[in-house]
Amino acid sequence: MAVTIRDIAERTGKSITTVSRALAGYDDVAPETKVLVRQVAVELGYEPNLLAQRLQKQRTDTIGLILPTFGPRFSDPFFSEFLAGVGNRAARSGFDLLVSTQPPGEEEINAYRHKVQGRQVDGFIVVRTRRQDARIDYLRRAGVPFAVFGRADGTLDFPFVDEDGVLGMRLMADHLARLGYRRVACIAPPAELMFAQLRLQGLREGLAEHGVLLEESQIRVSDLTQRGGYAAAQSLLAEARIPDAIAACNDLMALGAMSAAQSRGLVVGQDVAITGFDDIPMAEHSHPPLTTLHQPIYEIAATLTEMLLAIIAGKTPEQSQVILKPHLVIRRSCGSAAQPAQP
Amino acid sequence: MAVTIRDIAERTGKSITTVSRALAGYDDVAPETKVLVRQVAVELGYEPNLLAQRLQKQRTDTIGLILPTFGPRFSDPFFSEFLAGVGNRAARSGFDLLVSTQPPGEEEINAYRHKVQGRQVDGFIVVRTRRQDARIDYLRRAGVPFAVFGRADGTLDFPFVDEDGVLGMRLMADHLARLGYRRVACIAPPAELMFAQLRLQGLREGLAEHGVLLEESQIRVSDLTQRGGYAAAQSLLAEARIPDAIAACNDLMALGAMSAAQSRGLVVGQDVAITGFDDIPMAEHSHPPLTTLHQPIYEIAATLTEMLLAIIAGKTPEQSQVILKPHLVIRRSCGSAAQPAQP
DNA sequence: TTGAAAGCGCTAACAA
DNA sequence: TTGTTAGCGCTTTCAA
Repeated sequence: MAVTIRDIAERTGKSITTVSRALAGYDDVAPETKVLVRQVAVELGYEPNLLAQRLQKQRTDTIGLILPTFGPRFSDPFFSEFLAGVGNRAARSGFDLLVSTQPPGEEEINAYRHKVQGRQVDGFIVVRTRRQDARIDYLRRAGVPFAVFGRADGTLDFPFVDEDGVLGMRLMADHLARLGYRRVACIAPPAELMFAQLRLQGLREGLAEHGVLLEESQIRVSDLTQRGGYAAAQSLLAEARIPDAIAACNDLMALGAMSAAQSRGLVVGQDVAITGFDDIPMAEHSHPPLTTLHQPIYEIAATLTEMLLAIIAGKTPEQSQVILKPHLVIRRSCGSAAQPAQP
Repeated sequence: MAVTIRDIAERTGKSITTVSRALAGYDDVAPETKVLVRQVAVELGYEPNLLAQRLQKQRTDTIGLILPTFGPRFSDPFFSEFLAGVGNRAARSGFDLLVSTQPPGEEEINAYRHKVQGRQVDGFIVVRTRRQDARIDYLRRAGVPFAVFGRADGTLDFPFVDEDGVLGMRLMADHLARLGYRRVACIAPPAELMFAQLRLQGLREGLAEHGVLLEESQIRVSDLTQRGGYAAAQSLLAEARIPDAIAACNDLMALGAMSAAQSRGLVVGQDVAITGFDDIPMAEHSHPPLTTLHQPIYEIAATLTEMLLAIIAGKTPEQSQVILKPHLVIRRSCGSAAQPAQP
């Protein structure tokens, strides 16, 4: 069976305490003992039983990430990159990453509770915030360390990283308006998502500065997927007067919208401009390439993890409330780079 | 602090043994005791300490998934869907999912070793097999339960699910050849990946049946990303005589290849056919939509997890070596649905 | 039907 | 510098 500290103790003729301390690197152990113990440990192929270690230390060295998924299946390039960012940063500090998926709702909070009370994690990374976010309320109340990607309504007394969605969409609106687009539509995420709120506001304000009104009738709510973006765009394009630009609130929906426009025989970037938000790898390789706002997902994930790790360690994170400025990536789907603007 | 079994014992006046058994549902506990204990447990908000439970039971109720990533960052829709499949199926049986990312190599096996010896997981799901797969060798030798997505060279004495890559690419080759394509190129994954081998073989054989030779000079090896597919296609299309069809071995590379063709002013499906493999959601919404081979990733992941769970439980899985037949999804990138074939 | 006691593998006060 | 001892929170013989 597995090698334990006790085996090393027997083999070296020392006590398990001494072995434990030698392995942990305490300096109240004779150097030669330390060497001996370590050598035997290697010989025997010893690996500490983390379960036992954690039970004793009352820490789990694990961080939790519960992905809010709408359907049972999901395929979001955003999350895979985010995951890598969290996982790699965590691993660098010897932390494990416990991942699960759970649709928003009652069960979701139970999943958090369960992991907290079952002492499976030391803290959480929370993603895709809702305006009223029960996860944040719960974690705050329970005193569990956590760091959040996104903000929420109410008091911002928790550590977070967020992109400046208002600014981002203002930049986009400005760009679109300068190109001459006047009849602008929007494919927005469900209103309960915090970033829906912010991005929509940014778009509205940005257009307003150019005297352009974002009409309510030109807003379609969709579920962040290509399929959803496709349906939303179809609905927009089935109207008598179609928009001359569609600003989608994420890339996946924008890509779906492009597909819808093309299925109707429209040339994207010429008959209709379409823009996204996120700059996923696909944005660069779509046809035409997608004008969008870049977010450094991997870095955001790593930063959040670093914050969380600091909090778990009882330290104050160097930075605990970060708002990043997304930058505009102009490609061809808005018609600017290749063709002259549509008046 | 956290509520323990001891608190319940004190509150009910019973011993911790009795409480433990009442909670576990043993039937050598008086019904009224059972009721009382459970009621108090709920009142106090008791949740078992999984660490303690697991240490005692010598099981972790956790399965491990180490994603082989090439760069530090990765964004693969394939993995996010796979992850959801594993996570959901695992959760349904009360299992946790421990995820990490690790580029193939020395460190990778250490990561496996570490999790096994540290008793962090009861078994692994292994993805994206290599022809000589050190992970499989290790797990087999160590006697750790595991289930694999993909096959490997050598003895297939382990449980796996795989798609029939040979058949898949034969179908594709057949389709392409029937459409009249004769100068077919291929964007292949690194040769050490098992599926590269199989898919390439399928393409070669399928074309051969129509008397078409897949020339070595028409094969480009790439890294499974859009960017890689883009570069590979650029190289293919920079030749004096360009291929009339490019079969990429996955969708991401196919999408990158489409982008490359389009950047050179070629019309995909007309000037050049491009096909993929996987049928990721994006395949349906690209422009033109991508002809590809469908794989039910989510179901594969769930099936694999089920197998693994059975093995961990000491049972024999109902099915332990599954080879699925991918089916051809004909869209427009090969020029068949919309335009007449190119002679 | 219940409880005392041992122990899962480890750490850490405390004493020697 | 080392060892004894007492847990971390739980399950499970074994005896009552």
